[in-house]
Amino acid sequence: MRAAIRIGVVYFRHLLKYKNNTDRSGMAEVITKRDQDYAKWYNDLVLKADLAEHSDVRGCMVIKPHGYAIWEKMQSALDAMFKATGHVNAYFPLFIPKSYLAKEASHVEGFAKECAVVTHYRLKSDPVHGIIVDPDAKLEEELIVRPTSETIIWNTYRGWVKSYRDLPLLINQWANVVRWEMRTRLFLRTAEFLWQEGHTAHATKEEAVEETERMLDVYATFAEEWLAMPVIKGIKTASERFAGAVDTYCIEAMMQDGKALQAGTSHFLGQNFAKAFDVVFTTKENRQEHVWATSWGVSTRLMGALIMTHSDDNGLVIPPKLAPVQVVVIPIAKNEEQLAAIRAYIEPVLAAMRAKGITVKFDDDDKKKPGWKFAEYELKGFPVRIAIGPRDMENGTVEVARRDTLEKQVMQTVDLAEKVDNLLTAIQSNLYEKALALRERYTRSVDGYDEFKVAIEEGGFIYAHWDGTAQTEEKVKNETKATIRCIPLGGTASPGKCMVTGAPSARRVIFARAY
RNA sequence: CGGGGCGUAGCGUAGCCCGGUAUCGCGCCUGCUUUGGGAGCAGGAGGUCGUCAGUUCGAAUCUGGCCGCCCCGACCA
Repeated sequence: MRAAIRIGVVYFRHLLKYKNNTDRSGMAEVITKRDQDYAKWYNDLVLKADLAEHSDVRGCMVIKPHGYAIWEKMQSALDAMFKATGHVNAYFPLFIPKSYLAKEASHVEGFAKECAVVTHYRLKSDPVHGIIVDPDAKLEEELIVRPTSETIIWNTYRGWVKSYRDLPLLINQWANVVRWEMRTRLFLRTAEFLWQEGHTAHATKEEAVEETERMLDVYATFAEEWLAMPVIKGIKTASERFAGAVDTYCIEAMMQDGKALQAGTSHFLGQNFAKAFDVVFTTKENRQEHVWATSWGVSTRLMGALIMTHSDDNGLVIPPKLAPVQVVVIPIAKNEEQLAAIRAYIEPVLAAMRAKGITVKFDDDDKKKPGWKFAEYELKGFPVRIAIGPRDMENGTVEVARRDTLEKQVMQTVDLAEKVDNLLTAIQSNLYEKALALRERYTRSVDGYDEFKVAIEEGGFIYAHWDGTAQTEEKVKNETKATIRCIPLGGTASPGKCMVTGAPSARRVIFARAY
């Protein structure tokens, strides 16, 4: 990988597929090829597809309109799914008193190293430095910028929960959080990120576990049906568990480079936070009991997952269900009259598409040329492009190009809305199938540790037996950089022997190198 | 926090070793011709060379400090 970086960037133009004689080295919009340097490809793509850029604040990004529009689609789909499962939204403060964070021992231990802390509340002008933090404005108790909200929320829930009649409490919040990461990557790991965090309180352990699993299912369904990204549901090992949780469930996805990405987590928190914050309720039988808790979240990291699951060397590929605009229509006109004719020609089709709920953009911007638009929309991942020129008007046709396969075909305008609707559905499922095929191609079972070491170099998911100890997990991580992504749920558990120690193992777990 | 790389116009860069105020491409502006895969020609605008100090008649170039960013690792969603 390092060698690849030193080779430098070999510029490419996807147009070379069609015109192979032009020197494109001077073109502005270029991205590195995946097989040349995957990390650089990812970075180029985020920037060139106009999804986000680095801000002047280290580790923080600016999410640009195109990227934010995709995030908004994710939000609205997820939000509807949360509401459908009985949850409501609320909002809790950005700042958390330091003392709250300290109340749950393993929680604070997990987050302490990456907290931003507010110590003062005022600035003042200074003859030498212009403006300084006013030393007289020191906060009595420092405030932590939330890295997650369990503590402030559970402190609040104490006042809300008195009786079994107040339960369950099913609340979600959309928010930003800050984790002072040492190393950041656009969308995948930023110091500030956007997410949702659900926090629920239940009367019984069974109910809380059920909730934890229900939300994991919601995430899995969202990932597969909207992101078109196959995921594996599983449980984290103790070392990968959320700080403060009894059990952490996750969905794991495989990126095109064979690395794993945790795409969502759902935690069964037991009574840990209820005990730390003294959240007690009276049962039907008039007993005082601590409530049972869950929390679950997905973040703007899903943007990274989306990019690395579907996109190619030509740019972004967005599944139709998450595309801000599903169909872009590009007129090819020599003059104003021709443009007007095209507009009249296609208007009924646009109306029919919109009536079907398809989002369409008719790009009649005459300051950009058709060829430029083709390349631009391809780079930005619009699922379907329709081009219309004089020839089409003569023939009653349009040219339809699909982003996922780059195939173009001429279609009659008759029933075009219907055909495009079907095409969008086909693209959505094709993307899922392609991603699933990739995952299957790079998934295998191994039994011996030597065999494992070879396999892990080739990437992908490796199913292997593990003796259940943290020591073995640690050893594998140190020697191969692979971690246990999860203990998969469901399927049949066939016992065996740990590939490292030979000790008995109840079932295979998934090892991979991960983001 | 370690290792590597880099800061020159909006973007990407040349120049640096061998000091003489800056190269080229893209983009931008104007005009004409163009428009079915990032158009062509002509003209034009745009730079305190990251920052501070030093050496020098003279610094993008040499010396030292500082700041910032990117990539790789440790940590993590």
